[in-house]
Amino acid sequence: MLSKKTKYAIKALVALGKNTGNPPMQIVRLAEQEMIPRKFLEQILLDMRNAGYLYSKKGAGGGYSLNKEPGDIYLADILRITDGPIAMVPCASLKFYRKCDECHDEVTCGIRKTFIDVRDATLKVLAQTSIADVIARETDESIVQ
Amino acid sequence: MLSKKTKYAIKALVALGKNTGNPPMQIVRLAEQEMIPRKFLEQILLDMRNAGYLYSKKGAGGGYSLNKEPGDIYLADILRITDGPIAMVPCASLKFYRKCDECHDEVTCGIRKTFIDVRDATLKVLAQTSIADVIARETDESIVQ
DNA sequence: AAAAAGACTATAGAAGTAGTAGACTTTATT
DNA sequence: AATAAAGTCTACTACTTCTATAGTCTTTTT
Repeated sequence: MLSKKTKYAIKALVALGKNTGNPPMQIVRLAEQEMIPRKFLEQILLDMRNAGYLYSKKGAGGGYSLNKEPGDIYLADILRITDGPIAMVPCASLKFYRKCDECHDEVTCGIRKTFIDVRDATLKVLAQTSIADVIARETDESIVQ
Repeated sequence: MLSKKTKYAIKALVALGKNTGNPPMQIVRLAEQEMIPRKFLEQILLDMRNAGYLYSKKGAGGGYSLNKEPGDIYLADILRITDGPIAMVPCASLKFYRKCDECHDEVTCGIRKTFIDVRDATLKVLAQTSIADVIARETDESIVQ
């Protein structure tokens, strides 16, 4: 299951994507609009910012805006920041590889091979779906990526 | 991430699948062979048994064996018993559907639509991969499902 | 009757998730 | 220069879930 953190992150990015062209959005407004606990959202936005996805401005009239095109922000990358690995077993992870505790021989492990397939199938969607796509799908029923 | 419970369950089913034709396997032996904590394994096997996947026999000479063909036990079903939903968001789950707390309008939710795609991609693998497939892949590098 | 197994329930400890608090820094406005 | 409006950063707490363990009971074989 996705953590709330990740879901909140996606919702925030979507909201900021829709806000493109307007003045930056304050955390408080974002939190209210998306029904996300304010202080929790703060942390999430910070993470996104430090990862280069958001631009922030302090002081009066400040707030958050996207630092990239919505079409260049992919869900797979967001998930990795907030939830870590996308694979269901550490030994099948591309970016967070770790040996499984109980694994005898990774090379011949049938479980691993299967979950590499799962990872690939998952990534085929997540690494190709951008915030722009998510926004598009909100209104348009017909969009197929 | 898969829970250890699920990983242990798959490993146990694989081991029992390989044991087909031989006398039933005792929990203790299984636990030692697969490096799974004994009492934890007990619970897992019980779950699998109650779900109809295993046959158990008490008393001397008893133990566990598969109650179905290894080719008829699919990973998706095992995961659902041990970890619950396969989808990454409750509102995208086939078998464990639940409304998302923060969701305004599920019908037009772009996040939901995307994660339904992810679910379908994941299931395409997990609902077609059986314990027999996992066993086959352990030894044979060339098997492509 | 004894021993060998599984069945079942309860509980404890560890880890991860969600959320909160508060003090600090930067920037704009007056 | 002072004030207010924002974001920054770190620490902490509460809660939940996961992992594992313990113990008692039941069934079956010898």
